[in-house]
Amino acid sequence: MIRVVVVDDEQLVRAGLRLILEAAEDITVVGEAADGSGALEQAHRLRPDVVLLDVRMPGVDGLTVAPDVVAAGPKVIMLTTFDLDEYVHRALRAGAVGFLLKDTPPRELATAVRTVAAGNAMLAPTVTRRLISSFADRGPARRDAARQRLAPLTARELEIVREVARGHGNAEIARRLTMSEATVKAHVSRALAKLQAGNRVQLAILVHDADLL
Amino acid sequence: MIRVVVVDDEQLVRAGLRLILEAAEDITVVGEAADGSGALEQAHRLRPDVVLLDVRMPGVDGLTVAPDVVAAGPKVIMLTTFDLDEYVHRALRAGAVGFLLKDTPPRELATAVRTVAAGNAMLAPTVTRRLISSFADRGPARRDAARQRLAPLTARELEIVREVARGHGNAEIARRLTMSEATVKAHVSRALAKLQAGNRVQLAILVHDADLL
DNA sequence: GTCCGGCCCGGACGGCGGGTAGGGGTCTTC
DNA sequence: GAAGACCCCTACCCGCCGTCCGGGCCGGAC
Repeated sequence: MIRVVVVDDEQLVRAGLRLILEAAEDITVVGEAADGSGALEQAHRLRPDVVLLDVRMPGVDGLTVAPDVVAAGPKVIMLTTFDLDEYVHRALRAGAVGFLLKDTPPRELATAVRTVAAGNAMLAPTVTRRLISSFADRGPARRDAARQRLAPLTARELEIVREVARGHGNAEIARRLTMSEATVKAHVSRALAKLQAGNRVQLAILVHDADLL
Repeated sequence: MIRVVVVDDEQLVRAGLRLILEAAEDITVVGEAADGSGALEQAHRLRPDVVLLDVRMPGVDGLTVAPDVVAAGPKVIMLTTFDLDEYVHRALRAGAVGFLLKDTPPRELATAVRTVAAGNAMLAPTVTRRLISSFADRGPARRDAARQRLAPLTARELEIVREVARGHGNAEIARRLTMSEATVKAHVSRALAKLQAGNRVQLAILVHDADLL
């Protein structure tokens, strides 16, 4: 049996959600709250498996308490009317594993509760769409390209270039790797030639794009 | 009526998918293919709304043709047995808007087809979960922090620091912005002081983290 | 063995990068 | 309207960066 707490400032909405969820035989609503602080208290006291958390509420809103609720143990599904980018970002960073709009069909709501209870995630289709595009944009496209450009470097060279990308000077790198500063310069110079870069800054950019730190 | 093409190397799977989808009154399967090249041909000839594309197939596999199929117009849903990270990455980068596992319940499959046909996206719960965590990890956490650190800079200083982050030297920056090299140095120096950075490399890293180009 | 090639190391020189000081412009503040 | 603060620009000095050159080391080819 999946134990759920429902949080929304409107009693009518809470009642509706309760009806929908209780209709599923494997789900039971063990508590309700009307604002963020109530949600946190219930999460600690009742130890539910899932918390349905409304975004906009008077007092402490849902996005604000979301990190604390997550820390208390239960999986969190955010519930809102509008899928604003900022809402989604904050919710996901807070550790929410669900983000649904209030026009979600009842059946899907129960499915979402089961999904997150099982350790997986469920998002509204529009949210998923934008998450994908943001992933495809800043995704591993540049990363792989950068790694491929860094391929011709020797192990030692790469090691030094990584130090460069940390913003360290040649003298400092020499100390860290216990070698002469002249040697560091030579390695950097070789790397610059191999990568057809003019600056050590460009080396740093490459390493950064390649996600090496 | 949503027009769908089903692509899988096993005829039995194709038949099963067709049965499932045709059971929905608003969906019709207009074509089938057994490999990637067939999928591409059908996509061009039949102009379907959605293509269900298996990942592993003899000959041209699904991930390889996915970009071309997407370019041909239809929405692409990838279908696979295992949700390997590499599969998901390549599929999303290729422009797929769906990624489902073959153990998806029939009802969800029809839902997914409708969802992507409407311009949204649908992923298997396990895929969604990892997409979220990768988003939360490398998400706007550092980005916002970096922007906050860059806040004290004046407009001109930021402009110059961005040039620095592109790997340009002071002389080149001076040419681009039509000012003296000495001026560029002064601005860089101010920026270094304000941001408590020692190197121009560290400036570049900050700008890069802040996603400013 | 000997030659060859790649990698790691080091030294000496020219040029770029960064620090300091100061002048001119505009907008607030009293 | 004068003082002050802020931003933008410029000029000079020094240290760091990058290049060129060369030497020691290890592996494979013949």
